[in-house]
Amino acid sequence: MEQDILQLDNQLCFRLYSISRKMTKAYEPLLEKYHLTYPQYVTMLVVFEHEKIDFKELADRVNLKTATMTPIVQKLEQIGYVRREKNPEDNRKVFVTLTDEGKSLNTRITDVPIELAQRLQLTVDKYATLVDELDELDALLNNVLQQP
Amino acid sequence: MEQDILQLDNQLCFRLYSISRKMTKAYEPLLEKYHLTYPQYVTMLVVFEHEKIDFKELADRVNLKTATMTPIVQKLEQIGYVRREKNPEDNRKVFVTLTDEGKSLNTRITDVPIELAQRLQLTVDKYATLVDELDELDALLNNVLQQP
DNA sequence: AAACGGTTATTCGTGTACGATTGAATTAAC
DNA sequence: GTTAATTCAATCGTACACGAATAACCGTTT
Repeated sequence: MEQDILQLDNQLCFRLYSISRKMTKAYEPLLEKYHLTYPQYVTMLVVFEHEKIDFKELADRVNLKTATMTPIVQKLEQIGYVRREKNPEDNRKVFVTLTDEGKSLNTRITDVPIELAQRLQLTVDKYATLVDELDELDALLNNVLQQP
Repeated sequence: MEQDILQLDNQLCFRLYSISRKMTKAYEPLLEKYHLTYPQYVTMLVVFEHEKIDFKELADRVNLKTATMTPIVQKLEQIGYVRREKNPEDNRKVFVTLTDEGKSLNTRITDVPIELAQRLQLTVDKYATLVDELDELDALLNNVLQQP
């Protein structure tokens, strides 16, 4: 009886852990032609929304530590989608901006979420429900993570 | 209009990506006293269910490639929770079994999911709903991943 | 029995992911 | 106006995560 709570099949966390990786894997073939990984793709989505964004703010938005974001942005710069420039008003800070190549990507890459939605065959209704439920879970998790 | 589908806030995948990591982080302080990481914890949950399990079957059950599972099981062996032994009937295969220390862990570690549920404050109803919906999404994802 | 095709666990290379530390730069305190 | 505390991005060490390659092994076919 008591052991049931240790059954893998009963674990919400494992579903999230597993599904998250499957989702990343589902994006992989679609992102291939843009030479992007999923974390790099998500980072680009945030850069698209800003045109010029603080490196720190970018990391916060993607919920990654700067230690993780540093190599991601460096790779995106190497590919040619973004530029890193020092903030003249505060030499500790770094701006991230789109290159022309990055702006071009912005218009072209819309096919990725469209194609994935097509493949996933999730109804608009279920999609919305899941988003809402996950947002509630996210709020609860933020409470848990607040206190040590 | 068309750009809305690139908005991070509209992405189901990003919620899963982000929440999955937060969930792992929420487990961290609870697993600390057992010297386990979250992937190691999940692996132990499967070993608990079997007493003796094929290495390959273990990796499949946790949805990890053997290349990922190898160092995880090696670490668990080093800690002292499991033993790796060759299958005498097939020298390519490896069995994973619980040590006495591992069996002791099985009875003690039930406090982890209990304490997390306590902290999360998710109602039984919402928990069940989320599990069902995630299982549906999982099935759809399996279809997507089947075809290249 | 030698060769072949398939399976298995490991190794390797690349890319996250993060805590801790570092070094540079800004701000606050006195 | 120097010291102290804080902030920032990068670096380091550890731990996943996986594709590809590898080496050992198995069953089968010739």
